[in-house]
Amino acid sequence: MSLKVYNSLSRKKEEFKPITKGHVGMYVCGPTVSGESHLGHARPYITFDIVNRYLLYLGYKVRYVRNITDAGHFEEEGREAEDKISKKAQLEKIEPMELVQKYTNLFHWAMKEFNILDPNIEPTATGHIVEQITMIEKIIEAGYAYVSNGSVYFDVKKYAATHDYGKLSGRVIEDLLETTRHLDGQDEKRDKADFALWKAAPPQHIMRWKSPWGEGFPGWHIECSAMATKYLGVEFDIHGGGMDLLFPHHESEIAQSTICNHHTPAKYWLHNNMITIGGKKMGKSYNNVIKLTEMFSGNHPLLTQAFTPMTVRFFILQTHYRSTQDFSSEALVAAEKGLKRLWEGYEVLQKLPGTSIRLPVTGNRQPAADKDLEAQCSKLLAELDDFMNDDFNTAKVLANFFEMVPFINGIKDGHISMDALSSNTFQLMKTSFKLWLEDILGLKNPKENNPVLNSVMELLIEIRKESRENKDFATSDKIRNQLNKAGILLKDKKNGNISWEIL
RNA sequence: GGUCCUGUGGCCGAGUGGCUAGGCAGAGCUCUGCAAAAGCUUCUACAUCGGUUCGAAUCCGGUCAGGACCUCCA
Repeated sequence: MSLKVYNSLSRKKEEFKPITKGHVGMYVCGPTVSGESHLGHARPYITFDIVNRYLLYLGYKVRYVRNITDAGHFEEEGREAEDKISKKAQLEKIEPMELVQKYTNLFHWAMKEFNILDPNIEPTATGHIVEQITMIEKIIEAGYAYVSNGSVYFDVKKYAATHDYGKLSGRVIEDLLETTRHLDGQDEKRDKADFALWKAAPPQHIMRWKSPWGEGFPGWHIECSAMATKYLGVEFDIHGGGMDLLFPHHESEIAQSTICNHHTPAKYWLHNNMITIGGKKMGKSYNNVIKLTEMFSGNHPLLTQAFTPMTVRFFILQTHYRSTQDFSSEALVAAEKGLKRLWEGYEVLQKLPGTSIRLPVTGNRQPAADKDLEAQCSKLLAELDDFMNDDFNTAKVLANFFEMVPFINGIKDGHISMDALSSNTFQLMKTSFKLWLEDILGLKNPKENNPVLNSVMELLIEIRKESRENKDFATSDKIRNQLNKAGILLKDKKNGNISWEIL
């Protein structure tokens, strides 16, 4: 089974065929660094990290471009034609680029915490003003944009006459032309559906660039088109982003690029669904966001505790990327426990010695039940590729791994014979856990490893072991209780071993 | 108002015509100096009404409920 992806353009799953054999070009709309990233932002970056990792696993050479939006194109914020970044900068009395740097750093920190692979190119909007201006000029030359009071608008009506404006979002052009809303700069436009390619900057606007039409700043959609074209060409494989960007952002990108480059920019449009909270989309406008720093610190009224980046990553992977995913502290707690159980199974597996009897397995050595186990295991392992090939179904992949955990524990506890699995299957299971959990799903050990603490704990555990052997329970209980107060949990295993974890 | 999507057991969530999803919680058991942890086993589903079919959570239609986009948004 080959890779199938759901293409928002056709609204169905399509077989993935790269434009250039062996290579994939992917563009994903990155963050707007005018503020701190929140939980909702984590989803697209984790989703497309999975896409990236899986394509790499399939052997493609991937060029993954994810931009940083650091230029103003946020017109009509609060009915004022003002750029969000410069507005906030004035409030905080710092340079806009200082603010941009601060939030970019925070974003990069979060990406690292989530174990997200770096994109190959991370272009910034401010670094590509020239490309954007060039593109706008081409669109004007082609006759699909017009200048009005120092701003440039895309002529949607003209475009729609010969092209399908709405092919991606399903929007009907007639409806768009009848919009009744009153927006700033509306009178500059020929039609209400027209969107800005370039906006003239009012005098107080800090972020501004010279252009053939006067000083101003680029419109909302042009940056992605310009940067995608520059680094991936006029036609590339995948364009990703959140579903809320379908219209008008991606629809407009298609229109601009089609006029400028005579190509529909991307072959496959992939969109992740939203994270909701109490059934409502998490977003700035709803004032219900939980910032990532708050997630990781637990410092938010809706959080009962702090959650690690890996818990959040795992939580997101448990849901298919095109479904909405409802956030609650309870759901995160469940994810945390699930990940722990899965990871412990993985660690136990890596320590198991493997089948002792190498073969040749004479037919009757294994009882019938073990043949079932062998078959079950092989099936669970073989299905992994199919699940991912089916539009990246990480939830099913995880479910299969969970189903293998009891087998591992069974072998560890001796319920299941070490020889129940063939050497081949056992080894495959070992390598599959690592390959899938770590490399493809990008999960990491949820526990921190601190070598100093490790050696201290080793000592304490040694002392406690001795006291238990001597039936000096006062000492052993003291160690256990004091550690518990300090936030460390000791677990007595039945073989006399003791393990520990930080609560 | 227009376009589109969703409704699964206490919670989260896979699943598109017949086959146990999975996780968390609950219950029982095992282990144990005590405890915790862990492991094993296990109960509770498919919004509602009608239709198609030998058979539907899964397809079709109605109803109800919720949501997204149409404005900055991941």
